[in-house]
Parts: sequence; structure tokens; C-alpha cells
Amino acid sequence: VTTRAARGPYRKGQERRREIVAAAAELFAESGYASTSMRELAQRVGLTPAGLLHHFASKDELLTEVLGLRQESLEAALAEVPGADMRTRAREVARHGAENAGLTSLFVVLSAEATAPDHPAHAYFAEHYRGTAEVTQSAMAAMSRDGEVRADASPVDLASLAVAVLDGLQLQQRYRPDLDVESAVATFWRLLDASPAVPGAVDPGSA
Amino acid sequence: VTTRAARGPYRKGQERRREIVAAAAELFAESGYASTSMRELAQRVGLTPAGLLHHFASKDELLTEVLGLRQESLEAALAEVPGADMRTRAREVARHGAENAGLTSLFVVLSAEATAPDHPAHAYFAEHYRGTAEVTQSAMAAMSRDGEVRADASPVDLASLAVAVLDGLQLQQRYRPDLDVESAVATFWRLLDASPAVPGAVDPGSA
DNA sequence: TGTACATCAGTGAACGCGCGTTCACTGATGTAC
DNA sequence: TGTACATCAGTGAACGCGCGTTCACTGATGTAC
Repeated sequence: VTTRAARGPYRKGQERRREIVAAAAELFAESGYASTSMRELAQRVGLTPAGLLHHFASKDELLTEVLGLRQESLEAALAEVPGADMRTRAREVARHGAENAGLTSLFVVLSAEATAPDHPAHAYFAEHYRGTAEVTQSAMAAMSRDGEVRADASPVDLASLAVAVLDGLQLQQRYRPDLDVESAVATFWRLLDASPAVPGAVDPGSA
Repeated sequence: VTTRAARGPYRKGQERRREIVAAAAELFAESGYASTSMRELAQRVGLTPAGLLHHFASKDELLTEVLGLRQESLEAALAEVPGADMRTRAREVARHGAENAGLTSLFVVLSAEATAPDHPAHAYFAEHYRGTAEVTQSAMAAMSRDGEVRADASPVDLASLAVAVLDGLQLQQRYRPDLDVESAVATFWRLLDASPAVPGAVDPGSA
């Protein structure tokens, strides 16, 4: 008996997948994961709920796919400034966030929703924040050692602040669209300057 | 025909109300509003779902009550430092947040969930952020004018940052319980100092 | 001080509804010969 | 180049379930006389 191999999805099928993930990202960003229904999403892409599940095994799998989408998009943007220092990378994260407002809202809304331990994305965000804290702390420590940021503040606190500023501004912007996230982020990093624009200041890095 | 006036709730009933609101605050903080069910809440306080609705007209009314609870609690804490300057008040907000971890989580989780325009708490949070921005901006502008914060940063940006730092840190702490929110907030305010601890610096406020 | 009774506190069963998912099915699409 | 047919893309109806809320009801509690 000879068994035939699966053909895999057609080109049209793959396009549909992308279209569905993009629409899901928009809806999750608007209302969160739990409050977005398969019926609502299906209608958005012109399918029936059952049609969605032909492309994805479950609503959970869609969430996983959406989280991956954001990751890819951000990593692609960061790959354009290879080997840049942390300030530049942080500003690139902020710039990317401002440019992709949808994905940005998505991440803030989902991370807050996923603080519930039984939320399907809880493990993802716990790992995300753990990894971000680790990377940011060691980068900030290195910058502090090299005199690139003020030495009179704990690098651990500065790392927490750098992350909090991005999250907090993005949340705030959802209620105050006039808020200029990029400008505020730039101002934050200026606060960290090792040599503030104070007349008569000497370089503390040589101490 | 003489109609008798309503008696109002008994003492036991009022205690129940408070007990229910407290439990609702805990559950909303854990899982958000939409994902918390009346059945779950009823079980927590030893009632049936219908029993809850004897004390509150709807789930929505419970949410309103819970939001008011937080407001009262924070205002009571701030009333203990009357007329204090903005730094002290901000630190008091942070201290209060750290002490009432439940209420704090509640506010961050709900504000993210409520970014959806049709969420029952959307108007509340929109007004909350609008009012907070207004107060914080004018306070920051006054401090800048008086030389109490660095003059080389826009007061509007600093105000946005002050709010974002509190929100962002509280969100981050839900995934990293080791995070020291109070310390990070103190570090942030040190970054704003008008006269950084730099040898040889002169007071820029007299310029 | 005693008691009738209106109101309060709470129950248990049921309601209509929207949810994610299943299942058997139909037509479209690409491929092997 | 033509065609048989396996697989893909998608439908329509139905599923069991948990949701917020309703309703008629029972016992407890406080109050007016």
C-alpha cells in the first residue's frame, strides 16, 4: 500500500493565514484576547468561524501566532541597527512602537490581561519580562561602568525604569492620543546622560 | 392610604456590601473585569449569584463601586500629606501603591482592559488619565519654573514620564515580584533633580 | 414587654445568549499519470 | 495536453457550556403599636 504525502497549503491558503493573523492582532489590540470572539474575527476576514479553524487548530494557536508576529516585526527593525548601543536600540524600540501603533497597543493590552496566571499568554509574558530585565540590566550596568550614564543611580533601577517608561507611555497614549511617545522617550534618555548640560560640570567618569 | 418608607439595609447588609466589593477588587485585579464571573465572586463570599444581585443591581455597578474604593483609599493616603510638593505626593502614590498591592494591580489591569472604547470603565479611565495629565503637567511646569527640577527637559514630557513610570513599574512587577518599585520611583525622581551630584556644578536656576 | 408584620437577606431553578469547537459535507485546486 | 482524483478551502448546522440576570419564594430581622 502506497500512502501519498500531504500537499501542504496552497498559496491562497498561506495568504489567508497571514490575513487572519493580521486581523486577529488588530482585534486583540483593541479588546484583548478573551473579549475577542472567533465569530467577530471570522466576519472581519470574510469567513465563517469554522473556516478560521481550518487554518488554525484553536483560538489559542492564533494567539501564539500573533505574539510571534510582533516579535518578528520588532527583531527585523532592530536588525537594521546591528551592534548599536543600548540608547539607540531603546529609541529604535520606541520608534518602531510608534510606527506600528497596532502591534504596540496589542502588547500592552495583552501583557496586562495575561497577568492572570491561568491566561494562555502568561508564560510568554513572564519569560518576555524576565529576558528583557536580564538584557536591560546587564546593558545598563555596562553603560554605567563605561561612564555612558549617570553613575549616581542604580543600574538595576535604571533598567526597570527604561522598560516601565516604554510600557507606561504606550498605555497612557491609548487614553491620550496627543501624547508624544517618542519625545518623552528621548527626554527620558537625556535624563540619564552622564554629563548633564550644567555649566562648570566636570566628567565624573574619571574618578 | 399611608405608605411606609423603606428601611434601608441592616448593619449586616452593609458589612456584606463592603465584603463583596473587597472580594471583587481582588478578583478583578487578578483576572480583569470581563474574565471574572459572578459565580466565582459569589462563591468567594459564600453566596449564590442571585444573592450578589440583592446587594448590587448588576456586575457593572460592582465595577463602579470597586473603582470608587480605590479612589477613596488613595485620597485618604494623600490627605495625610496635605499641601506637600509634587515629589512627596508622587512618592506617596508609589508608597501607597506598594502597600496596597491588590488595589494597584487592579488599576493597571483594568486600565489596560478598558482601552477598548466599549468597555464599561473606558470613560472612567479616559477621564482619570486626562485629569492626571492636567494636574501633573501644571505641577511639573511650576516646579520647573521654580528651579526644583532640571530646566533642560520639557515639563510636558516629564509629566508624561512621571505617570508612565508608575504604571509601567506596577505592570512589570506583576511578572517580576523581585522588582523594587519604591526604589525605582525614588531613582526616577533623583534623575529629575535640578542640581545633580556633579562636582563643580553651579545652580542653573539663577540664570 | 409582647407581638404583628413589613422589609431585608438570601436561595434555587430557570431564562436567553454568545462562546469555542465538532462534524459531515461541497466545491475548488493542484498534481500524477 | 487531458483527465482522474486526492487534498485543500470553506460552509452550515449543531454541540455543550458558562455567562449575567430574572423570578417566585423562604426565613431572619428590625420596628411600630
